[in-house]
Amino acid sequence: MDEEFKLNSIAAADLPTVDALTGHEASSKQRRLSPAQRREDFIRKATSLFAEEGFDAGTRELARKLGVTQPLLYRYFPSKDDLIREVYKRVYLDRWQPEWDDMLGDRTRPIRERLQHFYDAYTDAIFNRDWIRIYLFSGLKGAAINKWYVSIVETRILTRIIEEYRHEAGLPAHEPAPAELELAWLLHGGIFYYGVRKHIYDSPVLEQKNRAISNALDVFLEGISSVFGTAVKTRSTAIRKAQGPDGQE
Amino acid sequence: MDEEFKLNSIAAADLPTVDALTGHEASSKQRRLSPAQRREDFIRKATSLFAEEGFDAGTRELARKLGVTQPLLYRYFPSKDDLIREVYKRVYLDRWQPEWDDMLGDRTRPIRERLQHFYDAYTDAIFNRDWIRIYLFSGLKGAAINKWYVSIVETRILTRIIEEYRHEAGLPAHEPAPAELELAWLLHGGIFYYGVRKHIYDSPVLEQKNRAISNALDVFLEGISSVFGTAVKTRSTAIRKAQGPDGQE
DNA sequence: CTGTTAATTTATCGGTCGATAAATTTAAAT
DNA sequence: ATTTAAATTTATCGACCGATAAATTAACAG
Repeated sequence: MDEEFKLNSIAAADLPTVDALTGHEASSKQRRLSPAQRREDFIRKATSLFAEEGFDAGTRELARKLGVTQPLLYRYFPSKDDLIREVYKRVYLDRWQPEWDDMLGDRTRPIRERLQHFYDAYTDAIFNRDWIRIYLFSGLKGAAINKWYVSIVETRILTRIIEEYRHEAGLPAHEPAPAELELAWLLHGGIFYYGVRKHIYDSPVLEQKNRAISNALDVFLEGISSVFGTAVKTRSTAIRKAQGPDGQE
Repeated sequence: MDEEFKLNSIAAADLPTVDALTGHEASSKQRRLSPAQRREDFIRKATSLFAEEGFDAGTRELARKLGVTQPLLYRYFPSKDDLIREVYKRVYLDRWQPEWDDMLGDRTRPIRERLQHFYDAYTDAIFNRDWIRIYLFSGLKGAAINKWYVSIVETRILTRIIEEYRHEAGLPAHEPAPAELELAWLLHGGIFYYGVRKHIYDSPVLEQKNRAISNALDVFLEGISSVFGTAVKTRSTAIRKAQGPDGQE
């Protein structure tokens, strides 16, 4: 637990491109790659391999997928654990968009709109097989970076949501109470579970992700407003009644 | 995928007790056990071992935890996969309480009360380290029984919740629409995620589980009632306002 | 006490794992 | 064309894996 993590330490756009740095061209018959490119390939393929089979997947299978031999891995990473750590960083750190922080706190827009915008973007970033499966595998392994990320979600997203809700509802500002945070976790976990069902259970989910989020936000905001005793404007009731919660009637 | 599963095929109470069947006593110095008892020990210890380390945990470590040698396992199970299948059955099948089905459908009680009662009991049964972790490990592995269980949750719990809600709200009865099911998944997943945070992420959660569920149900029922356009009686607003959502003010 | 059954252990096999060292081959520099 | 540096492969090690066969030993019946 003596490790330090930092969101977006390396932006995805800063990663070496396919034919970067040493002037290599993207020829498919190329036998030798630049160190940066080979390293990148290892990390990328390792991410998808570990996402499918877990971190116990073999280094020989990884090499086979790259069309190289297994010992080559050890010219780029001192050990398999070091490779895993690189995969962690790629998954956990490089997908967070700095603008999300501002997005949730932008009080010039109603909170309903901010939440929809944020969760649309956030789930676009994390609802894919690699991300969700690596996330759960690393959680089950007890990886430090997983616990760190959970705390980031709580402080950067959930605390924010409660604070912004209280502000828009005209409630006095204060550090969110544990039960309030727990309600934010209910929303967040409920939305997250959509991704779990889709990518872990391979179960059919409501096709229109945006609608699922929209309905979730309606229920959440209407629900807490009556629990907290103060209403917050959501979508107009007239529109909602007209199209119904599933947009099918 | 040609397997058939059946809930509660063997009730937990029917499992052989420590000193059952062959008249063995629970002496701690006992070297040889009855086959039924030894088999039971293997399954039990395998459940907790696999829950901690995943199904790649070694058979030698399992034997060591039981104080026996590794080849003994193969007198009781033809292969490690057969042992894993037994663990699956124990976790997935034997914890479902038949009365839960009736509980949700008992129209002599208000739905708020039924839901609270059900989720209190259901989470008592599944919110423990072994269950949740085996559940996720098997899901990540793509086990057939996991997909089967997800479909059971949808038909026996979520469909029921929507149907019962619509009935109590005076809405016309019909097969729940996909978006309605998705809202039930939001509630269910949100509650489930409480267990994930506690047992997978080892993250602190609101201590009083019942309060977390109660608040979740308040938000859900109030929320969908305004989304669906019809109110359903939850806890009295006076009480809610008096104690607040966290019971701390 | 003796004999028999079966629960358990000892010994071991072939395969795979992560990792290291040395030989080889490619690509660029001269 | 020759040299040189390094990307890659070949060969291999010791540890661990699931599984099998044979030897051992504990428990019970007579």
